[in-house]
Amino acid sequence: MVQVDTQDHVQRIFSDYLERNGHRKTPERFAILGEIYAQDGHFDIERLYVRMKSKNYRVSRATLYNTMELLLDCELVRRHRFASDKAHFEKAHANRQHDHLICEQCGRVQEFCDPRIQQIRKTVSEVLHFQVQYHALHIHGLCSDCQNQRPAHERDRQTHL
Amino acid sequence: MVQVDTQDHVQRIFSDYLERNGHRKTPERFAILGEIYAQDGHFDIERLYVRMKSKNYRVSRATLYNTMELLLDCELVRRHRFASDKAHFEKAHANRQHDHLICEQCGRVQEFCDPRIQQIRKTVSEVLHFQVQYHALHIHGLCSDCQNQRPAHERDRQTHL
DNA sequence: TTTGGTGCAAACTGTTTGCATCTTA
DNA sequence: TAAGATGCAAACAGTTTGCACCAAA
Repeated sequence: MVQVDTQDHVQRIFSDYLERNGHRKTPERFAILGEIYAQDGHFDIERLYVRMKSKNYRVSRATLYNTMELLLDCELVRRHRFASDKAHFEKAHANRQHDHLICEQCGRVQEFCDPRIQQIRKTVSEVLHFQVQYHALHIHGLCSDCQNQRPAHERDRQTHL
Repeated sequence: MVQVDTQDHVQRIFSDYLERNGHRKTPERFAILGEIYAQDGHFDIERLYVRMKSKNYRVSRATLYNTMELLLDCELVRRHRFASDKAHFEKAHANRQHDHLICEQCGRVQEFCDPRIQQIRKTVSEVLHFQVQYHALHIHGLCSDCQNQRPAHERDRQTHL
């Protein structure tokens, strides 16, 4: 099963990372990673907290925030700040670099890739002598559903949020 | 004087906008706009609040937040969310669309333009049927100063922040 | 057994809201 | 003079921190 393989794989990556950096391997940390990789799409801390609570995990928000820092550091998750005040996260492993279309009407987030962004990064680093680490391209507008004016209640709202 | 011309011009745009939309022309609103256009670079609400207080304007944070909504709506300012939790703003009038390089070390924000971003917007709208309103491309990394490891205290910190 | 990690609650920060007062139209 | 806008302070939401307890190494 692909699902199990991915879980095994990321758990091992995380385990190695913790060991290499002298962090302890706590059950909470692995449970959080497991929960993140068991779901699809974007999430925020509160969502993750509620989901884990409802599954009777004993976790605190503080630990979630702490663990996200570790997962960001070993690149198993990515953090985004779209427009709202809160941070959004997504799985990073086996999930190629991509950018985001954000619908201003329904809040849906859609992923896309365009190779030209790579060329822009290259130019910036060569011409402006800026050492690129990562980028975020957010294109805001109306998704096809919202252009058609379909009333909000007929649609799945915020599939990725 | 260019400075005065710009001020006159944006004040007129704002005045027309307020009138057109049935909003009142209060001295606070024009003072805020004036203060924004009298300074360069990016700013956040707190910075603007402190600056206006120090000039003995009697403004509240609430009015600043309210007025920013109006200025965003008539496109005299743009709002950005880089990585930190707070919003940053910049003048939008007579300031061509551009993107941002954000230094992870010193927090400095540098502007740049690349025509290929326009092509990406076009492709997204044609191929994915997404009606683009605006975009934000943030490239994070190290600015040339920080690559050279110059200690932070030798540099101007956060010139644009 | 030591020290880093945890849960909880309190603190903090940026933003929004409620309300009495003021002021533009 | 009535609807909107204001300043202030309290409320709010997301995140961080302090601390006593717990458990990996």
